[in-house]
Amino acid sequence: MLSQKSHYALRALLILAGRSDGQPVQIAEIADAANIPKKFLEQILLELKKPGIVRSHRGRSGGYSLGRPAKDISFADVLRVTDGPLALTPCVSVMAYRKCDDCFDEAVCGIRKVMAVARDATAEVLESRSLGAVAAQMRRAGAL
Amino acid sequence: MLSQKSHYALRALLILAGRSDGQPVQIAEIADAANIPKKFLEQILLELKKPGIVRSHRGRSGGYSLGRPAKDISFADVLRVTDGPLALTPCVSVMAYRKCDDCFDEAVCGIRKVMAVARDATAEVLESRSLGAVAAQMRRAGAL
DNA sequence: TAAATCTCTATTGACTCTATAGAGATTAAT
DNA sequence: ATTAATCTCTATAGAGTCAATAGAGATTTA
Repeated sequence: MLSQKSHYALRALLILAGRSDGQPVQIAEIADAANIPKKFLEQILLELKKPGIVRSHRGRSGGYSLGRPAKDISFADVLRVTDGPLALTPCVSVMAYRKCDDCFDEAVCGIRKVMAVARDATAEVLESRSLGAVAAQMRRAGAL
Repeated sequence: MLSQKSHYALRALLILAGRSDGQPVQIAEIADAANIPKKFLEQILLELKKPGIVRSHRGRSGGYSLGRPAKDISFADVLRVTDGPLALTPCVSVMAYRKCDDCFDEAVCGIRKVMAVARDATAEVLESRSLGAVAAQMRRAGAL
């Protein structure tokens, strides 16, 4: 299951993606629009800033905007920041590979083979959906 | 990521699936073979017993065996017990549907639409891989 | 200079995860 | 019957994570 943090992150980013002008939006406004605790959202946006998913503008009339075009930010990009690897075991993670704690032999592990296929299936979906596409679709539906 | 509990559960069940005779295997033996803390494994097997994934035989010379043919127990069956729903949000869970805590309108939620596709992709993989098939493949590979 | 905003770190309470413990119930062998 | 081996059940504990809050600091604009 997604953490609350991931859920908040996606909601906040979809709001930014929905602003076609690309002008900075203040934390307070995002928090209000997406119904997210303001101080919690601050931390989340700060995390999303490190890998460049958002960009910040400090000082009076500052705020946050997307770090690159909304169509180039995938759900996978976001969830990797807020919830870690997409894979179900570290041994099949592409972006954050690690051996499982007590693995006897990765080459013959049947669990691993299944998890590898599951990871690819999940990643294929989450990599191919962008904030831009989803925001546009939501706008057409009257949400956003 | 899978919990340690899920990981242990799959390892233990693959050992049971690998015993072609279907005779009960004692907790201590499974724990030893799969390198799982014995008392922890007790709890896990007890949980797997409730939905009928394993069957227990009490008393002297007791033990555990699979509750139905290994080919009829999917990875999804197991993981739902030990880690809960496969879905990334409760609102797209097929087996354990629940509305997201602060959802404004499920019908137009763009996040939900993506998560629904992701769930189906993951489920398709995990439902289609059985303990029987994976145990057989591991046996051929020399593991198990 | 002042006000509005983002930045950074710390803290808290609740909860979950992993593991261990031990007394109880059941069964098979003797 | 008795004993020993096994599963059953509930409790507990320590570590860690999650969600949220707090407040002082840095930066920018008006």
